[in-house]
Amino acid sequence: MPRPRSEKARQSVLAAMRRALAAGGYEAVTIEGLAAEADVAKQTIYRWWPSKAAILGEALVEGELPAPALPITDDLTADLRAVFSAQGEGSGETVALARALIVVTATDPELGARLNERLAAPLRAWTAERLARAVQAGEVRPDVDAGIVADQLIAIGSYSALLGVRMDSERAAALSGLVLRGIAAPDS
Amino acid sequence: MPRPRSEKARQSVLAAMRRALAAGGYEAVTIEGLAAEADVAKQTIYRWWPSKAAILGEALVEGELPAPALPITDDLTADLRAVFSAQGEGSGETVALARALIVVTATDPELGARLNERLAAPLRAWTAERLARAVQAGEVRPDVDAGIVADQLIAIGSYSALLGVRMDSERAAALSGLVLRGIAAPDS
Amino acid sequence: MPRPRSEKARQSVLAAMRRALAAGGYEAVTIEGLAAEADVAKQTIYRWWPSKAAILGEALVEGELPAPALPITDDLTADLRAVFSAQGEGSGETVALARALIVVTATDPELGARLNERLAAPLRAWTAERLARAVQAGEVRPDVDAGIVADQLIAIGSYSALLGVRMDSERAAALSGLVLRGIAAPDS
Amino acid sequence: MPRPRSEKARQSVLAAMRRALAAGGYEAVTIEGLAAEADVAKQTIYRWWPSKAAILGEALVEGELPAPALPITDDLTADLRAVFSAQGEGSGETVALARALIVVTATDPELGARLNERLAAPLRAWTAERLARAVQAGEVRPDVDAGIVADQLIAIGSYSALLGVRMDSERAAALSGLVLRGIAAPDS
DNA sequence: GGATAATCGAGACGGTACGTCGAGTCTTTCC
DNA sequence: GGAAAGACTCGACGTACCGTCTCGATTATCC
Repeated sequence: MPRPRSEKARQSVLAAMRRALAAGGYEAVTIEGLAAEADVAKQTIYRWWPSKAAILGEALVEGELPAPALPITDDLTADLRAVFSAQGEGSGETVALARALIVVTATDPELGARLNERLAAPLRAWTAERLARAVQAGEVRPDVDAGIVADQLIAIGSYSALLGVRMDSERAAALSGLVLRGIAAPDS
Repeated sequence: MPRPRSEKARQSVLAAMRRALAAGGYEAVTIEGLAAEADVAKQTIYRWWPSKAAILGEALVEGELPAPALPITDDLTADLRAVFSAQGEGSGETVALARALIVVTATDPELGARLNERLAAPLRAWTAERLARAVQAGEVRPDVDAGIVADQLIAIGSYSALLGVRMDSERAAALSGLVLRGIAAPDS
Repeated sequence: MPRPRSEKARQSVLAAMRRALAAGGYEAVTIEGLAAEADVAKQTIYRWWPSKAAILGEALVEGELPAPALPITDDLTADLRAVFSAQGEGSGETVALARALIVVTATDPELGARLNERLAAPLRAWTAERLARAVQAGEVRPDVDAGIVADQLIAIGSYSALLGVRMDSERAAALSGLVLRGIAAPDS
Repeated sequence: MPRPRSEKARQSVLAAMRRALAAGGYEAVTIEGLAAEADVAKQTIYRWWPSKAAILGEALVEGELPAPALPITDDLTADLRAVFSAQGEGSGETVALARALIVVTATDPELGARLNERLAAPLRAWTAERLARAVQAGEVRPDVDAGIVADQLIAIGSYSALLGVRMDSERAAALSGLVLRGIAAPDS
């Protein structure tokens, strides 16, 4: 019976959040600025989101995070390098989103954990799948915990992104080497 | 010729920052609250620090961060596990400082990078020294880049702390295994 | 379309201004104190008034300045004395308002002039009317400029008030004599 | 034995006060600004003057207030007009001093009264002397109170200055007429 | 095809903190 | 002991956002 929620307003707010993040970082985002930028009343924001972090969460999940290439070929080494390299890319907007995610995690661990899990899922799935294949090929020792390895990949990527360390091919190669030897089957 | 800066006021502000961080997190710290808590005039803070982050930086560097044990024994495996385990400890105040550091790094990468470097220095030094010894003992391949390894250790520790993942002995063992195999000499 | 201005807040601020003036004088009035006293947010004051002086102006104009008696009887001498005497009265609050007006006038001549004109209007009207009547009765020379006479009355009253000179009946009589003789018709 | 007060500093402060008044009005004068402008330490000001008003007082009294012409000729009418006209003149600095005096009087009546008396003294003396002469010449009624007349002159002058009313010859003539008729001997 | 009920824009409201300015005091060194 | 320098505490300034609260002015259904 009543008027339904405006999808247009919702999208407008999320877009404004992404733009604002890229422009000045999470801390510089204000609800007031968002409302103005999205051409939406403040109340409309407060009606639908409990906090700035919640808007960020929705923007992150909904955002067309450009799904970095997670290739599965026959070449384990090349695949690993590709993953590391992918983490070094990303537009300014993507980097801003990543940093915002970190701030939110440090501020609200609960929400942060949920978002991290949600966003890391593809990489986790890739790791599990790729490792299973490599085990079958005898390239990787069978007792390796894919979860731990995925954590390692994510941790290194996040840390590099946070500090703004550029992921050049040399660094990607070095890291791949470490990881590969860490998981390699003893007799390969 | 003029009255010199009050060391007492300076220490008082840094202490107030540490207490405030432990109490409510970096975002909840306000200059006004700091001034009240430190029993110091706001102007005195603005006179000597350009930003909240700068105060945090000084507090971090000056703070007696309780220097986690970084042992160098004959047992490389044990040493590595000890380092991982140490990162899982830390009082609430230490965790608060770590989280604040992350927020600052995401907000002001330049300052963040400087602080990270400063704080990570002991671990970096330990890594270099321990690896050199291990190389000499033939336990570790000689072409391993100690810097990369240190980054790996720090990244895993930071990421775990950020997400509040507790570093139990099982996890410490798994991680140590990965790292050790990554750096082990081929013929050892 | 938006929420309309709160008349209650407005009145509350003006009342607080009047109380504050009586309590400590114009210079001692602070916006912050006003806000606290009126139980109103500072921003609400800044939203509607450009300066402390503007609030004073509104308080003066709106205030029920108790409209001193300005009698018109058949006795010109008595009427004049009544006007002088009236200026010597006034509660502490009225005196405070008058002093504040003077400070504002010295500080912001433009606003001061407008306020003075506004507040002096009744006395000016009275002077014009009373003089016209007296001219018709042949008591006052027809070429007297009522504006100048009104200025004279106001000037003497203001100066006395400023210096805190009490307007006793003796002084009122002496002043009335001077003024009366100044305007009297030659043949009366 | 002790170092004597620096006359140079004293003069420097008074000069700075006069300049500051002319530049921005009494309210805009700050001790800090005075100190900087006079190239003097703040403490030096606080050591010798109890308040901003006190500095103003010293500046006013010491200042070479250019002593408006107060002529005594045989022509009473002309003399009066000259006095009124003189009040309309004055450099910007003089006007600023006059306004500052008014603000101080409204703020600190005690000090204000003393300063007013001090500064009005010449005009008061002139009035007494000129009136005495006129009484002897039979131009002025002998029962006129010179004090009241002087008050009238001062009041009109102050009020005009405060409101920024220009004292043109027409206005001077009208006022002179009023005053003259107010004091004129009945049979002249 | 109206009634109606929640949504929307707009923005005023009471608050908290911001970063700055000036007041008046204190401390240091130089003269 | 006076004076320059400037750090100190304190309190007010005017601004920015916070989250809440009215206000019409739209829209969808549902009768």
